[in-house]
Amino acid sequence: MELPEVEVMRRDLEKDVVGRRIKAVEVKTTKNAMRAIRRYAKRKDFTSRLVGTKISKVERRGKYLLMHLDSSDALVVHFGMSGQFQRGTGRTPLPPHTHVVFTFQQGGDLRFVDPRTFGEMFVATADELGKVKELQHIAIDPLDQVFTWPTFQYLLAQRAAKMKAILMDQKFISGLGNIYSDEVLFTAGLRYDRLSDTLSSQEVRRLYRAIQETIQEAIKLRGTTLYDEAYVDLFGQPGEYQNELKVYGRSGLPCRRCRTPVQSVKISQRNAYFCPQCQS
DNA sequence: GTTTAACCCTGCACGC
DNA sequence: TGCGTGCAGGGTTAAA
Repeated sequence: MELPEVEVMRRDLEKDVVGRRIKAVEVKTTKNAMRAIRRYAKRKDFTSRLVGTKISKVERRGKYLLMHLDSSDALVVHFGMSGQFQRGTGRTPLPPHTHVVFTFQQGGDLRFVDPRTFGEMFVATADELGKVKELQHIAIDPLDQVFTWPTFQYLLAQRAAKMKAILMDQKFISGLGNIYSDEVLFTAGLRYDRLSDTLSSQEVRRLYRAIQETIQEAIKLRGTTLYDEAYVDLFGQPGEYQNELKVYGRSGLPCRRCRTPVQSVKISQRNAYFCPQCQS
């Protein structure tokens, strides 16, 4: 799950669970459920800080979600590759790989489901949030007002890394992952292996605009759902941005702009998709 | 400083 | 049909 999907989830939670009070928290006893709350040796240390609190606000930092509670604690969530929140009722059966269930006093529940168990959640006091190591390194957010193109140009010039890697680096810019970094680079007309300190002002502006447009459009279309059982929203509905993808996952298929077959290369253990004609 | 490989998991598509 | 292999939206760490 990348920035657009986390942001769609944040907005859904803001509408649907803010104001609800947590009546009970159940952490399953499986090994994988314990992985989800891995920093708690005792499940009770996790649940006791949540039971009885009301969710007051939902914030996003990069790919992290912060659910603020009226106890002045916050539940910090990272979805990893396959984590998701699902709304349910006592009647709806729990999906496979449900690790944690939050039951609300007003009825209904919230499930944390994560087959590949790379997701994680923990509780921190609101004051501590700036010191938590997972959140400390999170770089500038593309939706933040302080993300301007001159700032971006300055940051790019400080580094000499391949564009694909630097866009995915959460310490450099937060929220982009494997899908959106490829889409952004295609839209900007830049190859994955261009070095960050070789971009002209014009290229930086193109890249800046591509990031903004891609992220905004993906949020508007409620994220990218690549295949069945991939990302779905809080209510189980798929997104639609997969229909807009220009290069990601399109290896061998004609470029939507120039018909040249899209290529893919392995770079740092991930696939990068690009059009050899449109990107340079 | 930057890049690579290995690792953490499960599920699925694919080739034999 | 069954089985092994590789790959998947993330991130950390150590080592080159």
